[in-house]
Amino acid sequence: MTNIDKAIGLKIKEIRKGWGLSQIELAERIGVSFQQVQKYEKGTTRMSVFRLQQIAEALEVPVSVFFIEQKAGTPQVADPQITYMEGESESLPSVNKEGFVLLKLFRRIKNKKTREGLIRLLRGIVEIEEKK
Amino acid sequence: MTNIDKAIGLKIKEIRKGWGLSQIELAERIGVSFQQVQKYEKGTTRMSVFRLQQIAEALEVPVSVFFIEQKAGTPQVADPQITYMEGESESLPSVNKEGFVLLKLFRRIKNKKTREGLIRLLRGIVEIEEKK
DNA sequence: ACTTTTTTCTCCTATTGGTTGTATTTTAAT
DNA sequence: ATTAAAATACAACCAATAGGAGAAAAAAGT
Repeated sequence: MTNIDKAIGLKIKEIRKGWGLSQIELAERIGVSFQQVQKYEKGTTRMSVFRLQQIAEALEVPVSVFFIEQKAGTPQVADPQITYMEGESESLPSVNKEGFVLLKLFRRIKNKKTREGLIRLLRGIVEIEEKK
Repeated sequence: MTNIDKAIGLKIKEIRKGWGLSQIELAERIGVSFQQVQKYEKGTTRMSVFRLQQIAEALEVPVSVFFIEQKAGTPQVADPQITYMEGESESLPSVNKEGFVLLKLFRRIKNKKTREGLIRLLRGIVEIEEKK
């Protein structure tokens, strides 16, 4: 359902078959019914991180294999996976996003005096803006 | 309560604070109550993979950072918040603290043009400094 | 063909993820 | 020293769903 659960489910199935394990065998290893394993593989159920780790151990693979990162150059916002995620967000004030950018930049500045100066600058701006 | 949930919860907290975000702000980004965020960070609730991915996006880090095994004996001397930042950055704790101050000030600036201008300024500074 | 195993699909309910509320404590700003 | 914002804690509540039990197709042996 959640897209990521489907993707992970497919991966689980793939690895399980790679080991020549049946759903029943995997189910026994992680202590759930084989029907439940099906739901994991189909992605119809929201898997907990705990279970994912269990499965990773049962299949003897690092958990990270289930989270194959996208290519570095891919623009995040345009990513289809992110785009149609249900509900909420994306309506949050842009100040937050801007803040991220600012913070990243600021942390790259090596010169201490420069950083201190910038903070003083910001203080001044805030003071002016709020003073009237 | 599952150990892994606790470990992940701690990392969420670390990274969130690294961005200078409050629990409320993170909660809004992922569409849950701040009390629920608390549960995540404390590991009292079993987090779904879906949520973890949401949080990873909100904190702009790859999901895999939550599964990085760290040796028990290794003291976290280096600032944990910055360790997750992509790219090369100075890992001085002072920069972190300064960053928070800057971020807080930045968020108080109402004028959008001013904020944009500041970001451009920062970009310029970084460019000059790194150009060498 | 014919068991036997494996996988799929449909109901059902026990669990818990998630909310709301309140109250206390810490931290930070003025 | 005061005030405000953020974090921690706990309790009660409900809707969503994780997970199980059963029947039944598909696959795979034999």
